[in-house]
Amino acid sequence: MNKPETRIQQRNRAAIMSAGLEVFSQYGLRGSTLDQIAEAAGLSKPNLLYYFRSKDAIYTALLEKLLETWLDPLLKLNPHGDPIQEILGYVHRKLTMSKDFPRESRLFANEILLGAPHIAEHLSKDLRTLVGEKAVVIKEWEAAGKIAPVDPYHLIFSIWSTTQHYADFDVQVRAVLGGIDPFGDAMNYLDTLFRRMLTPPKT
Amino acid sequence: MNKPETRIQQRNRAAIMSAGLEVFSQYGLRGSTLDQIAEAAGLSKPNLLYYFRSKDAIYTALLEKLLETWLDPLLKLNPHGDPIQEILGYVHRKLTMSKDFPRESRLFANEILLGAPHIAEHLSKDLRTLVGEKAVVIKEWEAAGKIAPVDPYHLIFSIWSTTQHYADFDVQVRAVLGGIDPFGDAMNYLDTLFRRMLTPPKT
DNA sequence: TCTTGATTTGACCAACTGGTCAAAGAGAGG
DNA sequence: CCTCTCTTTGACCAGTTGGTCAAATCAAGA
Repeated sequence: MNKPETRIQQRNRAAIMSAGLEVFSQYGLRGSTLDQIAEAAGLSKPNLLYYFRSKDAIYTALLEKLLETWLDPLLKLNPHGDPIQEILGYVHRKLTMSKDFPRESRLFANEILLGAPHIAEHLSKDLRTLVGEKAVVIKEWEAAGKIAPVDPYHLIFSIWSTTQHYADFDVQVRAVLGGIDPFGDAMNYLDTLFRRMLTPPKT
Repeated sequence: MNKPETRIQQRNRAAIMSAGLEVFSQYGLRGSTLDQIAEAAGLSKPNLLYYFRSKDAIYTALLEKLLETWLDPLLKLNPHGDPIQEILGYVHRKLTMSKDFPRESRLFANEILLGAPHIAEHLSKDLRTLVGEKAVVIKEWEAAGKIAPVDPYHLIFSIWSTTQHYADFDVQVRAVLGGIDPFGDAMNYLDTLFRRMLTPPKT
């Protein structure tokens, strides 16, 4: 049943996804037009709709592909590693993603901001499960005295928010800082922030 | 030149601003229609445009009014108060705003996310100046040994991001937590986070 | 009550936009 | 060279939407 994709299909689908990311992340779903995406992809509008059923289909495909990438860093949190190094490593990976994939971050943020109508299910299933599992791990680390007492859910929220801030609010950050690139200092700051938060007090 | 506003003008302008906030914060600028706003305001579409030149004018008016409210908590950071209490108080005020004014927070976030085309000037002027001043204050606190060493700019960014997260990413937070109201625990968590970050090490 | 200016609206319009479709073009295997 | 399938597109359409306008309505002072 599943016919294999031809090379030309692969190329054009990829071009559309890429163009969609570029355009949607700049103008949002409603703010973007098929013409814009078509132009960015180097295709005609009807040609777009030959590969994707609708504008919404492009957007949804983009979001779903994005979700995997987005959950991956948290998935890599290793229960058997050194607790503080693991969490700081997670912070590091997330901040690096904000630096390297700001469009993805903004697309995601926009979707959540507007009530996440396209991925509500994903959030309350996959994401919730994953975070729940990692919360248990963190609580175990705490019980073992490896990290200071902490609410694992809000710890994760604060990692998400602080790291994604540098992608999502990039304009504001740069307006405040002037021309300086924020990421170097941000990495140092966040490392310190979470290190101080998690280092267990000396008994 | 400036004719005083009649009572009816005040009432209708206020109704439009309120309706605009409700609608824009839910659907974004491009995603909202004049008809939606008119309906929410209980006015006809041409009547809206009697009070505001255009859809964009409503949006801009909303943003500008919002900016004051938004900067206010930071403005209240008192250089002569107790450093840690002042900063924790700021965190507290910001989180309370996320709880009480989530629509305002989301409207603002959406604008920044899409490149802040309407308020770029505000950001690089007023906001930049204000943050710059407060950064000096924080650095002085640090020099006086009242707080642990910290990059004041990124400290402020992290306060913004962690607190606003609970308004802007509300759907996600609630999806992860299930039904529980996040704000109580969030307050405790953030208080701990920034307290541990800022408490100077014992010499 | 009358007058004047403020307020309200039904009808309308032009631009935009998502999506359709029939027909033309390309490519690969025979 | 032919044919069959995949790919591409120009022309088109209907619904939506921001915005206009002339006419109607209302409110308050004289």
